[in-house]
Parts: sequence; structure tokens; C-alpha cells
Amino acid sequence: MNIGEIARRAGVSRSTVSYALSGKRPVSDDTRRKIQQVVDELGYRPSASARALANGRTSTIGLVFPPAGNHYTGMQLDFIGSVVEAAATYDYDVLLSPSGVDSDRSFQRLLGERRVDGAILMEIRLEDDRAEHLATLDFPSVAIGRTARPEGSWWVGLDHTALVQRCVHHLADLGHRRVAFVNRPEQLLRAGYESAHRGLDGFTKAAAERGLTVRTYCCGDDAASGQTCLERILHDDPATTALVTLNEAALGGLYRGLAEAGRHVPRDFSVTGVVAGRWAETVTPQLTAADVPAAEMGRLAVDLLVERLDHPDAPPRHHLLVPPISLRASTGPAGTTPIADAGPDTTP
Amino acid sequence: MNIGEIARRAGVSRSTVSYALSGKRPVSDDTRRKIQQVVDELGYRPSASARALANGRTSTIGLVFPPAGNHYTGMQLDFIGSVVEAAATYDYDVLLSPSGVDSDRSFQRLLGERRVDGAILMEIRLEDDRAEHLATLDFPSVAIGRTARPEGSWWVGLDHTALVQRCVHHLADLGHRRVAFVNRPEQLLRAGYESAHRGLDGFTKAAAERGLTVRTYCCGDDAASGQTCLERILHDDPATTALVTLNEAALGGLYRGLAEAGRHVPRDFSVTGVVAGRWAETVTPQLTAADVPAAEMGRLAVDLLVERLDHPDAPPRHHLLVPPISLRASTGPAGTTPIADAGPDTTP
DNA sequence: TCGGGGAATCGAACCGGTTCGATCTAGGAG
DNA sequence: CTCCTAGATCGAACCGGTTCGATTCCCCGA
Repeated sequence: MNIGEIARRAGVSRSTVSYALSGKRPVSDDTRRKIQQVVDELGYRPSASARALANGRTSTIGLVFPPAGNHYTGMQLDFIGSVVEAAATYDYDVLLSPSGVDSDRSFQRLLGERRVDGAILMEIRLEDDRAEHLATLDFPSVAIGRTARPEGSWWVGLDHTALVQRCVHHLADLGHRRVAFVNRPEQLLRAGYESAHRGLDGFTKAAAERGLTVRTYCCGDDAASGQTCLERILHDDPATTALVTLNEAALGGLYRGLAEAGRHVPRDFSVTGVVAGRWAETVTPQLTAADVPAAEMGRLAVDLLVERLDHPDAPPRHHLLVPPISLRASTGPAGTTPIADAGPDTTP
Repeated sequence: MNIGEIARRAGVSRSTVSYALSGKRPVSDDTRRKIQQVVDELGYRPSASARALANGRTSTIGLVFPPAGNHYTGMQLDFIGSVVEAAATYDYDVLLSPSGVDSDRSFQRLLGERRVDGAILMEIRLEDDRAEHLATLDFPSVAIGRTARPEGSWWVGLDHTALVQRCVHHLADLGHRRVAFVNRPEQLLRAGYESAHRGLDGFTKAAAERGLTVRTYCCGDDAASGQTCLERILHDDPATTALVTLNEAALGGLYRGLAEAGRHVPRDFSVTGVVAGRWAETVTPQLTAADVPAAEMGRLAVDLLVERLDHPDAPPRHHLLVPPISLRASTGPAGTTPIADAGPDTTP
């Protein structure tokens, strides 16, 4: 079942079999046919390990993703799926690597033991030691996300700042004056998660531009946290009439909190944010949001990585995506809620 | 940066380095220290490919999961995460393999090219060609799910029949007489998906036992489908007062359909089913459901696979899980809805 | 008729580890 | 003092491919 066996049965040398299969040198038609016949008969397939050892490439890419400790979001699933699928079209396999607190161990396996030709990093932080490490090693990698200084590196990211700004402007245009921001969990913010930071920046900036009264909150990645977060929002400022969130997993809890507080969406309260489209549609009313094109981002990341692998000296490339806000049903004009500081121009 | 280089710098032979690192033969303390020092200095790590070639094991397991064409459900994400995490504790890496329509291509890569030592199969069908294929090859694998005849194979599954039966009994105990079943998409049912079939069986059986009037539906794996499915249910029999579902992704849509039809959950309509706990909590009111212990199942699958890899002659083992129903807030006693065929013992 | 050149094939080395058998040495028993 | 054994180390073969240089053979032009 190895190349020597094929060679023996076909009555040729091992190298001829190799050339016949790879096409890297001409082989006569007769010989090729004979070899192909034997190969088909025995269902021979060359060993990936041997091939990897011989030509120094594993045809595998590593996908470094967050450990299960953090709750997974639907977005991440879409990333993984699309990365695997895109990699398959290039004949690459995908090796999953959880990058936990001891990111070293996992990294050592991937890089030190040369299990993969390149890597895709998820859940990027503004100051990302993993990304820096890979950069100093000049190891082919593409980040899904953008560090604080992304110059000279390969990445595909979302312009969270701009997206959240748009959300705020959208709310301001509707007349909302008191708006809350529901961010990812505090520990992620402290860890420097890119989306949490840039989203917050965008919120703060846009709120200042429009002169809004705002409060910002961190919120755990689950429904229960979302609910308590909403309770806090209304407790801190009952006149709040809208919120912007990055927190997909808390969304259901935010809605529940609103329902239990008797605030009808979108009549009494508007909700918007940055969320994968598929999840924005599961809540009622459907969320008006900037849809994260997770599948596209995964595909683009693989495209970039393959390009980098094929052309080691190619200059760095990146994609910064700014998907439009999908208008669904969760935002509406700021109404005259009992405690709201409504403008003077309300109808009598 | 290879073992020869280490040997040279440490002034010993390559085999001594190998033995020093693996501990498979005694090495003097002096020599071991010297070698370790050189290794640390150079940050040497043995090449995975070379090692795999030499000892015939890749320290990698394959995770065969459904292609992105089907929408992913949250459950699958939990499986993937827990499998990766559990595998890491055994020092195994996880290679993702999309098993699409041309499952052959992907399988050939995994098995033919010997990229993995064993495999875990997700999304099992009652008649599963992949599982059969692996069984005839005697390739170490564990299924997450149970085929029609699981005897003699390794798997960890959920007793969908029993779980759905419990859901039905729960509803019947609450007085519901007209109940609908919302299954996975029709194409999956036709393809023979285990959960869809066994769940349906359980539903039909329990409904017959309790003499309920029932209808069964297939429903796409997304919110929009859930909504239209619910519209059909109420159109076909407006007196329906409860439903049982296996379809996690449609849940949000089902709720929306109920809301738009003016049916309040759980006062006018009860909803229950088999859904991963985390997702059951994102809807309002929170879903009373048999919580799929996806993380535990992933871990168990890895445990079984590792056992099988370590003891090639061990007799087949499996785990059939029957998690309890978590009572949350989506079910209640059957009320007297306008069109309901309520029993004679209603209060005046 | 002879030489040159290209196509087809072969043998051997190499990738970077593991492992078997052999050699060498030192220490303890007889 | 000799013999035996166990511990430490080495060299070589092997895993299963790829690839380089050399060889053979045939056809064509001079």
C-alpha cells in the first residue's frame, strides 16, 4: 500500500510512479496507464505524513480560536464553517487550535512541530501577543480582526468604529437622546478585544458629535447577563430610549429585560447594534443591525492566506469591511415615554 | 533545527537525543542535562510530520462535520468546541473535515492519506454510509449519534425518542390535546437524520398513548421558516395549543409566529422540545426543554475515541444520554382558547 | 554512418524523526 | 582475577514519499 508496492506491481521504479502521479516529469502514456491501473486497483493514496516530510509542506492551515471558557457566539461558528469550506477548495485541511491562557502550548504544537503551513487568528486583541509572535517569526498568518497597528500585516477586519457610529447616528436621526451601549464582557474589554474597544470608541465619538446623553455597559456573553444588564440600564437612567450592542449572545436577554420592564420594541425603546445577520433575525422584533458578514470574512481570510503561502514575498494585503445597516424592525422614532426628555416639537 | 543538529551540539548521536527526549531507554543524567540545555537554547521541537511518518501515528483526530450548506446550529458549535478542548487534554489535535455531498473526497484525504488516527462523526443518519464505511475498514471512530443498528460500534448519543416522549407527556399532563411537532428540515428527514427520525417516532408513539390529536411538520433551519411553519400550524388547526420542536434554529421564528398570531406563551400556547440549554434561555419566555448536553457529549466522544485508540481490541462502548427536562417558562396548563375543544370540566 | 539531443526511466540521496541490535564500559559476584 | 550483567551510547535501517543527476534508448540531421 505504499509507493514501492505500486512500483513493483507496475514493473517500474518508485520515482517513475512519483512522476507519473505528480506530472512533474514526462512519463510515457503506456507507463502512466499501467501505473494508474495499479493505483486504482489498490486504491492507493500517498501518505500525507511522508509527503509533508519530503516537501516541507503539510497542506494544512491552523485556525486559532478562543477556548470554550468564553461562550461561543454564532458568529464564530460561521467563521469556522466558512474557513473550512474555503480551505477545502484550495485543498487545504484545517487544524483547530484552542488558544487558551497557555497559548504557548498550543502555539508550540502548531508552529514548533510544523503541523501547519499557515494560520488564521480569530478574536484579535488590540495588543495581540499571538499576532506579534507570528509576525516576528515571519510565519504566514492572517488575522480575522485588526490590531492597534496593523500596518505591514495581513488581516481581514470589520470597521467596528464606523459601524457603531452609524448605529448611533441612526438612533440620533430617529430622535433618541439617551442611549446606552452594551459591550462585550468586561474581561474581554480589559484583555483588549478589538471589537469591544473600537466599538466603544465609535459609540463615544458619535454620541459626542450628536450631543447625546449616554452610558456604557459591559455585559456577559449570555442571556441572563443581558437581562440584568438591561435592568441596570433602566435603573441608572429610566429615560433611556435606545441601546446599541455588540453582544450577540446577550441579545435575547436584553429583549427579555425590555419585555419585563414593559417597554415595547420599537415603540418605547429602540435596539440596534452589530450582529451576524442570521442571529439578528431570530429575535422578535427582528433586529436592525449592521450584519457581520462572517462567512465572507472567513473566505477572504483563507484567500489571503493562500496568496501569502503561494507568494512568500507578496506585500501585505487586507480587507476592511463596512457592511451596511440592515433596517429591520427594532428601531423607531423616539416616542414620548413618561420620563423622557422629549423635544419641544411633539404633537399635542 | 533538527535532531541531528541537537545531537551535534550536544556531542552525542541522534539516537541518544531521541531516547533522552522520549525516555524510552535510560540515558545518564549528565547526557540528559546537556541535551536538554541545547534543546532549550535552540527552542527545538521535533517535527510532527517526521514523527508521524516514523511511528505511524499522527496524534490528530478528524472531526467530520456537516457542510455549511446546512445552516449550523448552536449545538454543533458546542460539539466542536468541546471536542477540541477534550482532545487537547489527551495531546491530540483536531482536523476538521466537511463531509459534503462528495463525502468521498474528504474521506479520502482523512483516511486514504492517513492524516488522522481516528475520527468523530457528527450529524449521524440512521443508514449512514460514512459510519458503515469506517466500520468495514475497522477504522477507529466514534459517532455522535446512533445509527439504526448501532450494535458493535462506538457512539455517544441522545435518546431522542425518550426525550420527545417526555415532552409530549409533559404537555398531555398539562391538559393539551392538540399538539404539533416541528421537525428538522424535510431534506434532512428524508436523508435519514437520526434525531429527526427518532424524535418523530417518540412523538407519534407518545401521542398515540395519550390519545392526542397531532400534526407533524418539517421546518427549515432558520427563523423565517419557523415563522411560516407556525402560520401553517395555526392555519391547519387553529385549536392547536402546544408544540414540540427539535429545531433549535427555527425557535425564534416559532415564537415570532405565535406573537403575531396573538397567542401568548405560555397562557394560550405551550412550547417545548429538545434544544441546547444555552439557546433555550435566549428566548422569552425561556423554553422548557430537554437540554442537549452538547459539551458533555463532545467530551465523551473524545474519551471513547482515545480509549479505542489506546486499546485497539477493546469491546465497543457507548453512552446513551437522557437529560432531564428543564422546567422553564414556556409551558402551562391548556387554557380555554376560543376555538379549543376544551373538556367538559371547565369552570363556568 | 556517426554524433547530438531529447524523452523516458532508474538509482540514490534526502526529509527528520524512531528503534533495533551491537558495542563499550564499569561494577558486583564467584 | 575472571566472568557476567546491566547501563549508556552508537550506527544503521526504516517509515514513505520527492527530487536530482545519471543512464539508456531512439530519432534526426550532418
